Amino acid sequence: MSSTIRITLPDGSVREVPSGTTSRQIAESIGAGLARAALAARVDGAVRDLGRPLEADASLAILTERDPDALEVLRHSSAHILATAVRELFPGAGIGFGPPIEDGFYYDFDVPRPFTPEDLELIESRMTEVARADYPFVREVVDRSQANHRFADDPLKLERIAELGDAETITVYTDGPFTDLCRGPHIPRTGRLKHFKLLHAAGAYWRGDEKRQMLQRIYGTAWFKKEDLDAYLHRLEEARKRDHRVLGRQLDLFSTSDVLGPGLVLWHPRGAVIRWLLSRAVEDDNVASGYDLVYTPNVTREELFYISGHLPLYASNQYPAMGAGAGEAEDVRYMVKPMNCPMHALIYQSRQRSYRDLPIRLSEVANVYRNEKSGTLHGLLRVRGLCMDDAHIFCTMDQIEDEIFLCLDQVDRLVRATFGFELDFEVSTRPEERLGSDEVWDQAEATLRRALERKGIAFRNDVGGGAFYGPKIDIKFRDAIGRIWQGPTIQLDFNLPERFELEYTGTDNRPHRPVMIHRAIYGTLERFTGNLIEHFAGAFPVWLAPEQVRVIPISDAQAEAARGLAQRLKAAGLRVRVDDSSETLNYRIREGEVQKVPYMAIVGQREADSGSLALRVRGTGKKQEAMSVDAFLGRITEEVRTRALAP
RNA sequence: GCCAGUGUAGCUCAGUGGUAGAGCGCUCGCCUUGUAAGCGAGGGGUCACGGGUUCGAGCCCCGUCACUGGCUCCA
Repeated sequence: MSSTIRITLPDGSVREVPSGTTSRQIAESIGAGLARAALAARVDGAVRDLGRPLEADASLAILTERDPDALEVLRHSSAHILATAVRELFPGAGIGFGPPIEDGFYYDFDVPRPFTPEDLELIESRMTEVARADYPFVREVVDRSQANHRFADDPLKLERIAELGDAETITVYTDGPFTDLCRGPHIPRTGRLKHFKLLHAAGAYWRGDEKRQMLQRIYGTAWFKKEDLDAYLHRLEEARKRDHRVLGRQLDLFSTSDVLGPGLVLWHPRGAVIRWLLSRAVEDDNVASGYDLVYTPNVTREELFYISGHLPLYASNQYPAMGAGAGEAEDVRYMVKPMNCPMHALIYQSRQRSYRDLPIRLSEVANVYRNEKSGTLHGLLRVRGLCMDDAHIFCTMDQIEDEIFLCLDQVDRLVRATFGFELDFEVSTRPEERLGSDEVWDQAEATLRRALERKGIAFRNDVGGGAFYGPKIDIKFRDAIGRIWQGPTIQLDFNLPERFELEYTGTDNRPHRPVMIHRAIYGTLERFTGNLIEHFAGAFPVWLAPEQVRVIPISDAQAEAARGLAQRLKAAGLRVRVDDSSETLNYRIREGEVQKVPYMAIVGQREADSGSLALRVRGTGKKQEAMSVDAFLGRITEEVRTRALAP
């Protein structure tokens, strides 16, 4: 019974202890300080409660605040403490799930009415009391009937219990008055939770299924140190300041209008410049990369979307069909396009193709319209009228790898190198329901991976995450404050060539079916611009800045010289404005800073006399340099040419 | 689409049933400026829209629309 087991500690030392010794006891034997700091244990790589007995040889690490896994445990326990408080304040509340999430935790409750902000304050202070009470988290193993009995009044928990396999150990955790079905692990006592805040409440479907009942979710955040909590709240504040919807108005980039309709964007001159430069950048790169440019109509007969298979499946995402013009048959109806691929397929189909023609790369920066659910719309990031930098590559199976490689090159140039985004790659593989043989999928997935490996790119697998018509590479990018956005997508498609019966003549003089690759580098110009606004906090690099230089004469006496300078800069292709308004110099400089203009060229009498300018660089405070116009032109045109990130 | 919240001047927001307010912006005047807000005056609102309750509604009730935060979906 009391056999001896060997526990290996992180420093490599081995302790021989009786079987059944807990991690906590080992922590205590190492030192009182460690025992006090201990929050959980990592046993053979798995995070466990400190109180769990060790029953076999194992490697053991005692987790303290310094370990990221411990933070996750703290947040999970915070969710329980939240539920403890809610159950006390709202005794009948049903309980759903309460997991840790990035930066915090949430818990879903089934309550008769939604939580109000006042409720959250009340719940938060009750949580503080629960934490102060310093209840231990007690783990119990129960059998199925005990579990059913204990959660007899919690239908949501019963549903979860029923799903647990017979082989699974069912455990419950109790902290003070509250017991929850939970796999754990948890912190030793509620008192370890000190720095947390409830953030907001929102509706959430049970099991994330929109057909099921809606629960009320409370989100919170928890940290070990007050500084960390404060830093996190500060980060939220920073993110709010970068909100592209706010900056879009302040910088006069774009607007929306109730009269115009939701999800539709008005690009103002200053925003349109950015969009135009982006679309030019990708078109230039497309042409240089061997793509052909094409243009296709905004409306088509709806039949096209039946051929492509989008109808009737995606009808809810498309705007309804409209009748034809006068004099045409009434049953011929037209639709605004939600995507370009069917039309690019028609271009492919418009003549006979030989293997010698492949790959055919068709690209188009085009507006499409999608009738997105109203609740999903969000600034520029989720709209109904959007402009894709779309392209479709038609090629043979053998050519896929090189084509993917080419796409990855473009992503690297246009997204990573140009904007300094960190990229994260994910290969989505075959789903349950799919088109095409396993051999084709094997080959396609392997090809995607090979292209990534050839480029030396690390990637993750999203097993089963591919579309029914082919695997894809999803590329996410991380912005200046660490947020992650969905970026470029490279999608293989075996379906559309089938539906459009696309063919090429092979070396064997027989017809073959090409593969189609859908790819977008920026995705949509709306979303990408929104991302850029937030990434740069509105302070765009010179090449993208709507206004690159603001010329400010110190007084009216230099207005003429200022206009002359502006003319010279404009002649060099720069976007320049003169601010000769009757405001004070300080006021006008402040305006320039607030508008995030990268350069201000101040012209006083000294500069006017010598034909120079005093340069103020955005964000650098009082530091300024006097320089000749030529020197400035050299500097700024070089920055534009190289798409420099600074200033 | 679902749940909740919000909707007052161009913007940010006060306004708890009794004559619609502030700051900034805007217009005009004064000031003529050396690196992040000079001074003064003025204009500006069917209080999202529609209905109801009330002697009386920005405020209370119902509906619609839009936005916000989530859920679901997604570029």
